[in-house]
Order: sequence, then structure tokens, then C-alpha cells
Amino acid sequence: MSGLRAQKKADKNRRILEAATTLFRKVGYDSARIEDIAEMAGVSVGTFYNYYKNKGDMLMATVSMEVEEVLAAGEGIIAKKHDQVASALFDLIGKYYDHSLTYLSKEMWRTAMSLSIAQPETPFSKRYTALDHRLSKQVCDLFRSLQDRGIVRKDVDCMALGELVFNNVNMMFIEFVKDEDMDVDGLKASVAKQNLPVASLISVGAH
Amino acid sequence: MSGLRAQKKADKNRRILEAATTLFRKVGYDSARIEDIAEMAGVSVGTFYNYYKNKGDMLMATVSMEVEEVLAAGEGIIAKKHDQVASALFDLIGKYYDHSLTYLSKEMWRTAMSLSIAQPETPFSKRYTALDHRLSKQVCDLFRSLQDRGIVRKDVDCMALGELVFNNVNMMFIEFVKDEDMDVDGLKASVAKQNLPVASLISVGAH
DNA sequence: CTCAAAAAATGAACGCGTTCAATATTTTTT
DNA sequence: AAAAAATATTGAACGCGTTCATTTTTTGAG
Repeated sequence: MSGLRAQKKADKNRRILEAATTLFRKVGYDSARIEDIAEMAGVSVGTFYNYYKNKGDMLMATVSMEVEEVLAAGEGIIAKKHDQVASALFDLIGKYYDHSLTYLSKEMWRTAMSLSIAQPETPFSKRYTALDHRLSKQVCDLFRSLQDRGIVRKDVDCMALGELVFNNVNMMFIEFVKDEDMDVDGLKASVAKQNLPVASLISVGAH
Repeated sequence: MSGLRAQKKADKNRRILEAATTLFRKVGYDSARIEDIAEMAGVSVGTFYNYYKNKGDMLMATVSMEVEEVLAAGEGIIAKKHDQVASALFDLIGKYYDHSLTYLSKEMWRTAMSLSIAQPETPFSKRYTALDHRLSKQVCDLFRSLQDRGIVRKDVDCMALGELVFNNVNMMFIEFVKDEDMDVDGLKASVAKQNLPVASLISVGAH
């Protein structure tokens, strides 16, 4: 039987991933030791490193899942027939933020962001950055969609503005995960306030 | 002589700081081992930890110096009599970026940012965040100053817009330090492009 | 079925940041 | 000036992520 090796491999992969995510959520990323993850998965420490390049790599699976789902949900929001810039932005960004803690804790987000900044040449960082860019592009797409439907002024550079707005969304999310006391509603309110001048200025018919 | 202890202390403090910054710049933050810093400063490893809480704390001294100088320079920019929003922003932000690599390398910036995100409860992170907020406030101040002088429309929320613009400046700086190939001019050009729609929309008399 | 090559698993050892009990130095008290 | 108290220094030891030489398991050819 030639599939025995592949089967064992898939099984171990699953067990390690399961053990890691369980422990990350239970005791936090930092306190979850590789030794513990390996033990819970029923493998040795060395085997862990056969399946994952390092501890941070384990996070990326979860981050990826999280962001992919958010991107899919975002497409649905963009397809809607919004009649206001501010509310369209609020919907899209709200979706991002609402979903953000589904699989990841604030501590896990902090670790992921921290890693992606500290070691930009790693696959981890590159994948993280790529996901960020897709989110950024989605905000641009929303502006363009609104512009096509006559909600946003024709003379606005949607790409530039989308990047600006998304970078603010992202930076505010960093502040959010840095502050254990801040809740999603507070975050959404702050960002909505920051977006308001922009929304009002680019709206057709305003002023 | 009662000052002997204080004198020795100050001397060691200076030697450690000097050794650390020298090594950080020479071999990079990660590769500079505490053991090496201690040896170069002529003290033991334990003594290093008597003077600095941890390795990251050593960075904060440098980051502080860097940002304090930038803030001072920023005040000068704000005091100028600008007649265009776009060019005023370009001046202020350009000053930030031009100064950014004076004392710190990209790697040191990455480490500092990474630490401030990963461990938000540490004094390091709190000081870093406080510096960020002062920079953000300065951008708001610039908008308000332009508004007072009739360059920016009266109905614009300068606070909200300043935060938005600064968060973009900050996020773009993160991308900059993550990419060893990107230069300051490229960074300034990208951010200028992102600011253009905003500058144009809030300018008095435009449209 | 046998055996050699390939693939995978293992855990002891390493590197480095950090801690802490023991030691040394300086200051204060008498 | 001697003893006691306060403060500073030290480096061996610890924790944990990561590596790697060795051992075990699986595979496919003869």
C-alpha cells in the first residue's frame, strides 16, 4: 500500500494544527510551547518542525482562513446597491472588524502583525502582506463601484483614496488589538468618524 | 564623596548605551547579543539588566531621540505660511520621512514597531504609542493652521482628517521599512499621490 | 521475502534573552 | 575607624525556540 505514508502525514498534519490552535486559544500564543503542542498532537518536537517551518507559521494558517472569509464577505457588500458613501464604507469596514475575532484572539493578531513586520523576507510576512493588499484593493473597488453608479464624484482617484482609507482601517485595527479594553463597536465608531469628512467631500451633490 | 556611586552609574549607563547603539548599527539588532554589548561596555550581563529592563528598552532611547527631533522640526514646518494644502502636507510628511533613518536603520524600526505591537503593556510600547499620537496630533495641527488661514474649508473636521492622513503616513512607513529596496523618494511620492484627492477636495476655492 | 535506498521521526544539544542567589562595593551609623 | 545597612555586580543557570546527527519506518526492486 503506497498511500500509507501520505495518510499518516495528513493525519499528523491535522493533529498538529488542531493541537496548536487549541493551545493558542487556551493559553495564548506565547505560553503555548512547541513541546506542549507536539505532545498534544502525539509527535516529537522534531516532527513538529518537519511539518511547520516554525511557530509563527502555525499562525498563518489561521490568519489566512480569517482573511479569506472576510474577503469573500466583502465581495457581497460591494455588490449591494448602496446609496450613500458613508454607509457603504461603514458596512464594508464593519464586516472586516466584526469578523476579525472569529478565529484569532487579539494576542494572536498582535503576534501575526508583529512577525510580519519584524521579518519581512519570510513566507509568513509575504503571505500576510499579500492578504493586506487584497483587502486594500477591495476598498478601492468599493469606491470605484460607487463612482460607476454615480454616488462618488467622477474626478476622484479611487485607487489613491482607497489605499488611504484602508491604511487608516488597518492602523486603527492595530490600535484595537493593542488595547484589550477596546471593543469592536468603539473601533467602528472611531473609524466612521475619520471616514466622514472623506465620504462627505467625495459624494456627488454634497455642497 | 557621596557622588561616587552616582558617577559610576552615569558612566556605565553611557558606556552601555554607546556600545548598544554601535553594535545595533554595525551588526543589526538581532545579531547584537547582550553578552557582546556588555563586554564592549566593560560590564557583566547581569549589570546590563540592572540598567535596562531588556534588550528592546535599549531601542527606545534611540527611537525617542529620533521622533523628538522630528516633532521639533515639524513645529517649524507648521509655522510656515503655506498657500497650498498639498505642498504643506508634502513638506511636513517629507520631513518625517527624511529624518527617519538618521539614527535608526530599517531593521531597528521594524524591531521597534514589532515590539510595540507584540507587547502593548510594556513601557516600551506605551512610550512608542505616545510618540505616535504626538505625531498624529501634529498633522491635525497643520490642517487646523491651514483652516485658520483660510486655505482649508471651514466645514472640515481637522481632527478626523488629520488622524486619517497620519495613519496612512504611518502605515506607508511600515511598508517602507519592510521593503529594503524602497527608498525615501518612492515613499514620499506614493504618499503624496494618496494625499492628493484629500488635499484637492478640502481646499478652499477648488471646484 | 530480503534488502538497500528514501523518507520521516526523534530528542539531545545549542543559542540567546533573561533571572537570581551569592558576592563585592559603597554609604551610613556609632 | 569598624560594623552594619544599603546598593550594585556578577555569571552560572534556566526557559524555550530551533537544529541536526542518529535511528526507525516505509517503499520498491530483485
